[in-house]
Amino acid sequence: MTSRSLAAPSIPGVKARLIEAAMTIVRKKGYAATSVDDLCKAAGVTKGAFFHHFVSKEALAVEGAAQWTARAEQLIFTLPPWTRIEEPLERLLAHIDFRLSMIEGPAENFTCFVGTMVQETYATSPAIRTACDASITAYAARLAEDVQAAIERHGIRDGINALDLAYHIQAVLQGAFIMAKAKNDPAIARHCVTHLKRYVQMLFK
Amino acid sequence: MTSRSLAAPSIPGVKARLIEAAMTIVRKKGYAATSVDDLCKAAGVTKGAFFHHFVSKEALAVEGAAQWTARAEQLIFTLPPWTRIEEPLERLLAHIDFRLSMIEGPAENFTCFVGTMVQETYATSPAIRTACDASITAYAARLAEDVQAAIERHGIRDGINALDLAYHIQAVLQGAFIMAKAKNDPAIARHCVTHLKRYVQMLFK
DNA sequence: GACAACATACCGACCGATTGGTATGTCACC
DNA sequence: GGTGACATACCAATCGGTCGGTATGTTGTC
Repeated sequence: MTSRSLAAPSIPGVKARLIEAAMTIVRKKGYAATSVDDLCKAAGVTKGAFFHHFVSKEALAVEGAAQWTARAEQLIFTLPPWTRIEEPLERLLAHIDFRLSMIEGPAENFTCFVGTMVQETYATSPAIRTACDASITAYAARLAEDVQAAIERHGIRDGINALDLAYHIQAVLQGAFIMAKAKNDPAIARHCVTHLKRYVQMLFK
Repeated sequence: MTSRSLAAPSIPGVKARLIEAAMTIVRKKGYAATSVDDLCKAAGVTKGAFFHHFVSKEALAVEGAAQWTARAEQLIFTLPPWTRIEEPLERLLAHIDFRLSMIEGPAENFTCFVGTMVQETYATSPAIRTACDASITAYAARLAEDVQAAIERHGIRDGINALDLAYHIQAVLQGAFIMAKAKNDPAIARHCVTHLKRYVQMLFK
Protein backbone atom coordinates (compact mmCIF):
# COMPACT_ATOMS: atom_id res chain seq x y z
CA MET A 1 0.00 0.00 0.00
CA THR A 2 1.48 3.29 1.07
CA SER A 3 4.45 2.71 3.34
CA ARG A 4 5.86 4.17 0.19
CA SER A 5 9.24 5.77 0.27
CA LEU A 6 10.45 7.37 -2.89
CA ALA A 7 11.58 4.80 -5.36
CA ALA A 8 14.75 6.38 -6.60
CA PRO A 9 15.01 10.08 -5.93
CA SER A 10 18.68 9.70 -6.90
CA ILE A 11 20.00 13.12 -5.96
CA PRO A 12 17.95 15.41 -3.71
CA GLY A 13 14.72 16.30 -5.46
CA VAL A 14 14.96 16.94 -9.14
CA LYS A 15 11.62 18.66 -8.90
CA ALA A 16 12.79 21.03 -6.19
CA ARG A 17 15.89 21.89 -8.16
CA LEU A 18 13.85 22.70 -11.25
CA ILE A 19 11.55 24.98 -9.29
CA GLU A 20 14.51 26.63 -7.64
CA ALA A 21 16.06 27.23 -11.06
CA ALA A 22 12.81 28.68 -12.34
CA MET A 23 12.61 31.16 -9.47
CA THR A 24 16.02 32.51 -10.36
CA ILE A 25 15.93 32.43 -14.15
CA VAL A 26 12.36 33.62 -14.59
CA ARG A 27 13.01 36.56 -12.31
CA LYS A 28 15.99 37.43 -14.47
CA LYS A 29 14.68 36.86 -18.00
CA GLY A 30 10.95 36.57 -17.63
CA TYR A 31 8.75 33.55 -18.19
CA ALA A 32 8.52 33.43 -21.97
CA ALA A 33 12.24 33.93 -22.47
CA THR A 34 13.05 31.13 -20.05
CA SER A 35 13.20 27.89 -22.02
CA VAL A 36 12.73 24.42 -20.66
CA ASP A 37 16.30 23.72 -21.73
CA ASP A 38 17.52 26.70 -19.68
CA LEU A 39 15.81 25.24 -16.65
CA CYS A 40 17.17 21.75 -17.25
CA LYS A 41 20.70 22.99 -17.70
CA ALA A 42 20.56 25.10 -14.54
CA ALA A 43 19.11 22.25 -12.51
CA GLY A 44 21.47 19.67 -13.98
CA VAL A 45 18.59 17.62 -15.26
CA THR A 46 17.60 16.13 -18.59
CA LYS A 47 14.55 17.06 -20.56
CA GLY A 48 13.13 13.62 -19.98
CA ALA A 49 13.29 14.21 -16.26
CA PHE A 50 11.61 17.58 -16.63
CA PHE A 51 8.57 16.19 -18.40
CA HIS A 52 8.48 13.25 -16.07
CA HIS A 53 7.77 15.63 -13.18
CA PHE A 54 5.81 18.35 -14.95
CA VAL A 55 3.26 17.85 -17.68
CA SER A 56 4.24 21.19 -19.20
CA LYS A 57 6.27 24.32 -18.69
CA GLU A 58 3.05 25.98 -17.57
CA ALA A 59 2.58 23.36 -14.85
CA LEU A 60 6.02 24.15 -13.48
CA ALA A 61 5.08 27.82 -13.29
CA VAL A 62 1.88 27.01 -11.43
CA GLU A 63 3.65 24.78 -8.94
CA GLY A 64 6.42 27.33 -8.60
CA ALA A 65 3.91 30.02 -7.71
CA ALA A 66 2.44 27.84 -4.99
CA GLN A 67 5.88 27.22 -3.54
CA TRP A 68 6.66 30.91 -3.71
CA THR A 69 3.73 31.50 -1.40
CA ALA A 70 4.97 28.94 1.08
CA ARG A 71 8.47 30.33 0.93
CA ALA A 72 7.29 33.89 1.57
CA GLU A 73 5.18 32.72 4.50
CA GLN A 74 8.29 31.22 6.05
CA LEU A 75 10.89 33.80 5.10
CA ILE A 76 8.83 36.88 5.78
CA PHE A 77 6.07 36.03 8.22
CA THR A 78 7.45 33.24 10.37
CA LEU A 79 11.21 33.02 10.68
CA PRO A 80 12.36 36.61 11.30
CA PRO A 81 12.54 37.56 14.99
CA TRP A 82 10.67 40.83 14.50
CA THR A 83 7.54 38.87 13.64
CA ARG A 84 7.20 38.32 17.39
CA ILE A 85 6.99 42.01 18.21
CA GLU A 86 3.84 42.48 20.26
CA GLU A 87 2.95 46.03 19.34
CA PRO A 88 1.14 45.68 15.99
CA LEU A 89 2.14 48.98 14.43
CA GLU A 90 5.76 48.42 15.36
CA ARG A 91 5.52 44.98 13.81
CA LEU A 92 4.01 46.38 10.64
CA LEU A 93 6.76 48.96 10.32
CA ALA A 94 9.36 46.31 11.02
CA HIS A 95 7.86 44.35 8.17
CA ILE A 96 8.37 47.26 5.80
CA ASP A 97 11.90 47.78 7.09
CA PHE A 98 12.59 44.13 6.43
CA ARG A 99 11.33 44.34 2.87
CA LEU A 100 13.47 47.43 2.47
CA SER A 101 16.57 45.61 3.67
CA MET A 102 16.04 42.84 1.13
CA ILE A 103 16.42 45.26 -1.76
CA GLU A 104 20.08 44.85 -2.52
CA GLY A 105 22.31 43.35 -5.16
CA PRO A 106 21.08 42.11 -8.55
CA ALA A 107 17.36 42.48 -9.16
CA GLU A 108 16.77 38.77 -9.66
CA ASN A 109 17.70 38.28 -6.02
CA PHE A 110 15.03 40.47 -4.49
CA THR A 111 12.24 40.81 -7.05
CA CYS A 112 9.02 38.86 -7.01
CA PHE A 113 8.66 35.63 -8.92
CA VAL A 114 4.88 35.77 -9.23
CA GLY A 115 4.82 39.47 -9.93
CA THR A 116 7.19 39.00 -12.83
CA MET A 117 5.26 36.05 -14.21
CA VAL A 118 1.80 37.52 -14.02
CA GLN A 119 2.90 40.54 -16.05
CA GLU A 120 3.53 38.35 -19.05
CA THR A 121 0.91 35.70 -18.63
CA TYR A 122 -2.24 37.34 -17.31
CA ALA A 123 -3.81 37.35 -20.75
CA THR A 124 -2.38 34.15 -22.15
CA SER A 125 -2.38 31.62 -19.32
CA PRO A 126 -5.35 31.59 -16.95
CA ALA A 127 -3.69 28.86 -14.90
CA ILE A 128 -0.57 30.87 -14.20
CA ARG A 129 -2.49 34.08 -13.65
CA THR A 130 -4.69 32.35 -11.09
CA ALA A 131 -1.72 30.83 -9.31
CA CYS A 132 0.05 34.18 -9.12
CA ASP A 133 -3.10 35.87 -7.91
CA ALA A 134 -3.43 33.27 -5.18
CA SER A 135 0.11 33.96 -4.04
CA ILE A 136 -0.35 37.71 -3.96
CA THR A 137 -3.72 37.36 -2.27
CA ALA A 138 -2.30 35.09 0.42
CA TYR A 139 0.47 37.55 1.17
CA ALA A 140 -1.95 40.46 1.32
CA ALA A 141 -4.36 38.58 3.56
CA ARG A 142 -1.58 37.71 5.97
CA LEU A 143 -0.30 41.25 6.02
CA ALA A 144 -3.81 42.59 6.48
CA GLU A 145 -3.99 40.79 9.82
CA ASP A 146 -1.18 42.95 11.14
CA VAL A 147 -2.66 46.06 9.59
CA GLN A 148 -6.02 45.31 11.19
CA ALA A 149 -4.41 44.79 14.59
CA ALA A 150 -2.64 48.12 14.28
CA ILE A 151 -5.88 49.82 13.28
CA GLU A 152 -7.65 48.41 16.29
CA ARG A 153 -4.96 49.63 18.61
CA HIS A 154 -4.24 53.05 17.14
CA GLY A 155 -7.09 53.97 14.88
CA ILE A 156 -6.53 55.10 11.32
CA ARG A 157 -7.70 57.83 8.99
CA ASP A 158 -11.26 57.51 7.78
CA GLY A 159 -12.06 55.37 4.80
CA ILE A 160 -9.06 53.09 5.05
CA ASN A 161 -9.49 49.38 4.97
CA ALA A 162 -6.86 46.90 6.18
CA LEU A 163 -6.86 44.60 3.17
CA ASP A 164 -6.77 47.51 0.78
CA LEU A 165 -3.74 48.96 2.48
CA ALA A 166 -2.07 45.56 2.42
CA TYR A 167 -2.54 45.39 -1.33
CA HIS A 168 -1.16 48.88 -1.65
CA ILE A 169 1.97 47.86 0.23
CA GLN A 170 2.37 44.99 -2.20
CA ALA A 171 1.85 47.28 -5.15
CA VAL A 172 4.51 49.72 -4.02
CA LEU A 173 6.97 46.88 -3.66
CA GLN A 174 6.18 45.57 -7.13
CA GLY A 175 6.48 49.04 -8.61
CA ALA A 176 9.74 49.63 -6.79
CA PHE A 177 11.13 46.47 -8.37
CA ILE A 178 10.34 47.77 -11.83
CA MET A 179 12.12 51.01 -11.09
CA ALA A 180 15.15 49.10 -9.86
CA LYS A 181 15.20 47.07 -13.05
CA ALA A 182 14.86 50.13 -15.28
CA LYS A 183 17.66 51.97 -13.53
CA ASN A 184 19.69 48.84 -12.93
CA ASP A 185 20.13 50.06 -9.40
CA PRO A 186 18.24 49.03 -6.26
CA ALA A 187 18.67 52.46 -4.62
CA ILE A 188 15.61 53.91 -6.33
CA ALA A 189 13.52 51.01 -5.09
CA ARG A 190 14.62 51.68 -1.52
CA HIS A 191 13.54 55.28 -1.85
CA CYS A 192 10.09 54.16 -2.94
CA VAL A 193 9.74 51.82 0.00
CA THR A 194 10.85 54.64 2.28
CA HIS A 195 7.98 56.73 0.93
CA LEU A 196 5.71 53.79 1.65
CA LYS A 197 6.86 53.56 5.23
CA ARG A 198 6.30 57.27 5.72
CA TYR A 199 2.78 56.93 4.35
CA VAL A 200 1.92 54.12 6.72
CA GLN A 201 3.31 56.06 9.64
CA MET A 202 1.31 59.13 8.73
CA LEU A 203 -1.91 57.16 8.39
CA PHE A 204 -1.68 56.03 11.97
CA LYS A 205 -0.70 59.32 13.51
CA MET B 1 1.96 39.34 -59.09
CA THR B 2 1.12 41.71 -56.34
CA SER B 3 -2.21 43.34 -55.83
CA ARG B 4 0.09 45.83 -54.25
CA SER B 5 -0.17 48.94 -52.27
CA LEU B 6 1.52 52.25 -52.81
CA ALA B 7 5.27 52.22 -52.86
CA ALA B 8 5.80 55.61 -51.31
CA PRO B 9 4.99 55.98 -47.60
CA SER B 10 1.96 53.77 -47.83
CA ILE B 11 -1.28 54.95 -46.41
CA PRO B 12 -0.45 55.74 -42.79
CA GLY B 13 3.20 54.72 -42.34
CA VAL B 14 3.99 51.06 -42.01
CA LYS B 15 6.51 51.92 -39.35
CA ALA B 16 3.95 53.73 -37.25
CA ARG B 17 1.52 50.85 -37.57
CA LEU B 18 4.13 48.35 -36.45
CA ILE B 19 5.00 50.43 -33.42
CA GLU B 20 1.34 50.88 -32.65
CA ALA B 21 0.84 47.11 -32.86
CA ALA B 22 3.82 46.55 -30.56
CA MET B 23 2.41 48.87 -27.93
CA THR B 24 -0.78 46.87 -27.80
CA ILE B 25 0.51 43.32 -28.16
CA VAL B 26 3.57 43.69 -25.95
CA ARG B 27 1.46 45.16 -23.20
CA LYS B 28 -0.81 42.15 -23.48
CA LYS B 29 1.63 39.26 -23.88
CA GLY B 30 4.99 40.70 -22.96
CA TYR B 31 7.99 41.30 -25.16
CA ALA B 32 9.43 37.81 -25.53
CA ALA B 33 6.07 36.22 -26.26
CA THR B 34 5.34 38.77 -28.97
CA SER B 35 6.73 37.46 -32.24
CA VAL B 36 7.66 39.48 -35.27
CA ASP B 37 4.93 37.60 -37.13
CA ASP B 38 2.37 38.68 -34.54
CA LEU B 39 3.36 42.26 -35.11
CA CYS B 40 3.28 41.95 -38.89
CA LYS B 41 -0.12 40.32 -38.86
CA ALA B 42 -1.58 42.97 -36.56
CA ALA B 43 -0.13 45.79 -38.62
CA GLY B 44 -1.14 44.19 -41.90
CA VAL B 45 2.43 44.13 -43.08
CA THR B 46 4.81 41.53 -44.44
CA LYS B 47 7.98 40.38 -42.78
CA GLY B 48 10.02 41.94 -45.52
CA ALA B 49 8.52 45.32 -44.67
CA PHE B 50 9.27 44.80 -41.01
CA PHE B 51 12.95 44.21 -41.55
CA HIS B 52 13.09 46.95 -44.10
CA HIS B 53 12.22 49.45 -41.38
CA PHE B 54 13.81 47.84 -38.35
CA VAL B 55 17.14 46.03 -38.26
CA SER B 56 15.81 43.74 -35.55
CA LYS B 57 12.95 43.11 -33.17
CA GLU B 58 15.08 44.75 -30.50
CA ALA B 59 15.35 47.90 -32.60
CA LEU B 60 11.58 48.13 -32.82
CA ALA B 61 11.39 47.91 -29.05
CA VAL B 62 13.91 50.70 -28.65
CA GLU B 63 12.13 52.95 -31.10
CA GLY B 64 8.81 52.07 -29.55
CA ALA B 65 10.07 53.13 -26.14
CA ALA B 66 11.15 56.48 -27.53
CA GLN B 67 7.75 57.01 -29.08
CA TRP B 68 6.09 55.99 -25.88
CA THR B 69 7.84 58.90 -24.20
CA ALA B 70 6.63 61.33 -26.84
CA ARG B 71 3.12 60.00 -26.64
CA ALA B 72 3.02 60.32 -22.85
CA GLU B 73 4.31 63.87 -23.07
CA GLN B 74 1.42 64.71 -25.37
CA LEU B 75 -1.35 62.64 -23.83
CA ILE B 76 -0.54 63.35 -20.21
CA PHE B 77 1.43 66.55 -19.96
CA THR B 78 0.28 68.66 -22.87
CA LEU B 79 -3.18 67.95 -24.26
CA PRO B 80 -5.42 67.62 -21.18
CA PRO B 81 -7.00 70.88 -20.09
CA TRP B 82 -6.07 70.41 -16.44
CA THR B 83 -2.41 70.80 -17.36
CA ARG B 84 -3.13 74.52 -17.53
CA ILE B 85 -4.22 74.72 -13.90
CA GLU B 86 -2.14 77.48 -12.32
CA GLU B 87 -2.02 76.26 -8.75
CA PRO B 88 0.78 73.65 -8.76
CA LEU B 89 -0.56 71.35 -6.06
CA GLU B 90 -3.98 71.31 -7.66
CA ARG B 91 -2.32 70.51 -10.96
CA LEU B 92 -0.34 67.68 -9.39
CA LEU B 93 -3.44 66.18 -7.84
CA ALA B 94 -5.30 66.56 -11.12
CA HIS B 95 -2.49 64.60 -12.72
CA ILE B 96 -3.01 61.75 -10.29
CA ASP B 97 -6.76 61.89 -10.82
CA PHE B 98 -6.19 61.69 -14.53
CA ARG B 99 -3.98 58.64 -14.20
CA LEU B 100 -6.65 57.14 -11.98
CA SER B 101 -9.33 57.74 -14.58
CA MET B 102 -7.29 55.93 -17.21
CA ILE B 103 -7.38 52.70 -15.26
CA GLU B 104 -10.36 51.04 -16.87
CA GLY B 105 -11.13 48.17 -19.19
CA PRO B 106 -8.60 45.52 -20.22
CA ALA B 107 -5.13 45.92 -18.74
CA GLU B 108 -3.41 46.23 -22.11
CA ASN B 109 -5.25 49.51 -22.59
CA PHE B 110 -3.93 51.32 -19.55
CA THR B 111 -0.69 49.62 -18.53
CA CYS B 112 2.77 50.88 -19.35
CA PHE B 113 4.60 49.73 -22.46
CA VAL B 114 8.09 50.44 -21.16
CA GLY B 115 7.34 49.15 -17.68
CA THR B 116 6.23 45.84 -19.11
CA MET B 117 9.24 45.56 -21.39
CA VAL B 118 11.91 46.46 -18.91
CA GLN B 119 10.71 43.72 -16.57
CA GLU B 120 11.69 41.08 -19.06
CA THR B 121 14.68 42.66 -20.70
CA TYR B 122 16.67 44.51 -18.08
CA ALA B 123 19.17 41.68 -17.83
CA THR B 124 19.21 40.50 -21.42
CA SER B 125 19.02 43.60 -23.60
CA PRO B 126 20.97 46.66 -22.49
CA ALA B 127 19.57 48.62 -25.44
CA ILE B 128 15.95 48.06 -24.47
CA ARG B 129 16.64 48.59 -20.78
CA THR B 130 18.31 51.90 -21.51
CA ALA B 131 15.47 53.03 -23.76
CA CYS B 132 12.88 52.14 -21.12
CA ASP B 133 14.88 53.86 -18.45
CA ALA B 134 15.05 56.99 -20.59
CA SER B 135 11.29 56.96 -20.97
CA ILE B 136 10.65 56.54 -17.27
CA THR B 137 13.26 59.12 -16.41
CA ALA B 138 11.77 61.66 -18.79
CA TYR B 139 8.32 61.17 -17.29
CA ALA B 140 9.67 61.51 -13.77
CA ALA B 141 11.66 64.61 -14.63
CA ARG B 142 8.62 66.27 -16.15
CA LEU B 143 6.46 65.35 -13.21
CA ALA B 144 9.13 66.54 -10.80
CA GLU B 145 8.74 70.05 -12.20
CA ASP B 146 5.17 70.16 -10.95
CA VAL B 147 6.14 68.59 -7.66
CA GLN B 148 8.88 71.16 -7.19
CA ALA B 149 6.50 74.02 -7.95
CA ALA B 150 4.06 72.68 -5.38
CA ILE B 151 6.84 72.35 -2.82
CA GLU B 152 7.90 75.93 -3.38
CA ARG B 153 4.39 77.18 -2.92
CA HIS B 154 3.26 75.04 -0.01
CA GLY B 155 6.30 73.53 1.58
CA ILE B 156 6.59 69.81 2.23
CA ARG B 157 7.62 67.49 5.01
CA ASP B 158 11.32 67.39 5.74
CA GLY B 159 13.58 65.11 3.76
CA ILE B 160 11.43 64.92 0.68
CA ASN B 161 12.87 65.57 -2.71
CA ALA B 162 10.79 66.39 -5.79
CA LEU B 163 12.38 63.93 -8.20
CA ASP B 164 12.25 61.16 -5.64
CA LEU B 165 8.56 61.69 -5.10
CA ALA B 166 8.00 61.74 -8.85
CA TYR B 167 9.66 58.33 -9.14
CA HIS B 168 7.54 57.08 -6.29
CA ILE B 169 4.39 58.15 -8.11
CA GLN B 170 5.60 56.22 -11.14
CA ALA B 171 6.37 53.19 -9.02
CA VAL B 172 2.92 53.12 -7.46
CA LEU B 173 1.34 53.24 -10.91
CA GLN B 174 3.53 50.39 -12.15
CA GLY B 175 2.76 48.34 -9.08
CA ALA B 176 -0.93 49.05 -9.40
CA PHE B 177 -0.82 47.70 -12.96
CA ILE B 178 0.64 44.43 -11.74
CA MET B 179 -2.13 44.10 -9.18
CA ALA B 180 -4.74 44.73 -11.85
CA LYS B 181 -3.21 42.05 -14.03
CA ALA B 182 -3.04 39.53 -11.20
CA LYS B 183 -6.64 40.09 -10.20
CA ASN B 184 -7.81 40.63 -13.76
CA ASP B 185 -9.66 43.65 -12.48
CA PRO B 186 -8.67 47.30 -12.60
CA ALA B 187 -10.51 48.15 -9.38
CA ILE B 188 -7.61 47.14 -7.18
CA ALA B 189 -5.29 49.39 -9.16
CA ARG B 190 -7.60 52.32 -8.63
CA HIS B 191 -7.52 51.72 -4.90
CA CYS B 192 -3.73 51.84 -4.95
CA VAL B 193 -3.69 55.12 -6.83
CA THR B 194 -6.19 56.50 -4.35
CA HIS B 195 -3.74 55.67 -1.58
CA LEU B 196 -1.10 57.47 -3.59
CA LYS B 197 -3.21 60.59 -3.91
CA ARG B 198 -3.89 60.58 -0.18
CA TYR B 199 -0.17 60.31 0.50
CA VAL B 200 0.66 63.26 -1.70
CA GLN B 201 -2.07 65.35 -0.08
CA MET B 202 -0.80 64.50 3.38
CA LEU B 203 2.76 65.41 2.51
CA PHE B 204 1.74 68.93 1.62
CA LYS B 205 -0.52 69.58 4.59
C1' DG C 1 13.19 -15.79 0.56
C1' DA C 2 12.66 -16.31 -4.40
C1' DC C 3 10.45 -14.53 -8.16
C1' DA C 4 7.15 -12.52 -11.27
C1' DA C 5 4.70 -8.30 -11.90
C1' DC C 6 4.65 -3.74 -11.62
C1' DA C 7 5.89 1.25 -10.52
C1' DT C 8 8.96 5.08 -10.45
C1' DA C 9 12.66 7.90 -12.17
C1' DC C 10 15.08 9.05 -15.53
C1' DC C 11 17.65 9.29 -20.33
C1' DG C 12 18.29 11.40 -24.81
C1' DA C 13 17.12 11.04 -29.61
C1' DC C 14 13.69 12.87 -32.03
C1' DC C 15 9.46 15.74 -33.81
C1' DG C 16 6.80 19.34 -36.00
C1' DA C 17 6.11 24.05 -35.35
C1' DT C 18 7.81 28.49 -34.74
C1' DT C 19 11.45 31.72 -34.10
C1' DG C 20 14.23 35.95 -35.69
C1' DG C 21 16.42 37.02 -39.63
C1' DT C 22 18.03 36.92 -44.85
C1' DA C 23 18.30 36.82 -49.86
C1' DT C 24 16.37 38.12 -53.88
C1' DG C 25 12.96 40.12 -56.64
C1' DT C 26 9.41 43.61 -58.06
C1' DC C 27 7.69 48.01 -58.94
C1' DA C 28 6.32 52.88 -58.47
C1' DC C 29 8.30 57.31 -58.49
C1' DC C 30 11.86 60.81 -58.85
C1' DG D 1 17.80 54.21 -64.30
C1' DG D 2 18.57 54.57 -59.50
C1' DT D 3 16.45 54.34 -55.13
C1' DG D 4 13.25 53.55 -51.54
C1' DA D 5 9.48 50.65 -50.25
C1' DC D 6 7.95 46.87 -50.09
C1' DA D 7 6.74 41.26 -51.22
C1' DT D 8 7.97 36.28 -51.33
C1' DA D 9 10.55 32.49 -50.40
C1' DC D 10 13.47 30.64 -47.61
C1' DC D 11 16.84 29.38 -43.70
C1' DA D 12 19.21 27.62 -39.48
C1' DA D 13 18.27 27.54 -34.81
C1' DT D 14 15.41 26.84 -31.18
C1' DC D 15 11.05 26.00 -29.14
C1' DG D 16 7.89 22.95 -26.12
C1' DG D 17 6.89 18.42 -26.06
C1' DT D 18 6.96 13.08 -27.22
C1' DC D 19 8.47 8.52 -27.04
C1' DG D 20 10.82 4.14 -26.65
C1' DG D 21 13.93 2.51 -23.66
C1' DT D 22 16.67 1.29 -19.21
C1' DA D 23 17.85 0.96 -14.38
C1' DT D 24 16.23 0.46 -9.99
C1' DG D 25 13.25 -0.01 -6.85
C1' DT D 26 8.68 -2.21 -4.37
C1' DT D 27 5.20 -5.64 -3.58
C1' DG D 28 2.07 -9.65 -3.53
C1' DT D 29 2.26 -14.64 -3.77
C1' DC D 30 3.94 -19.00 -2.87
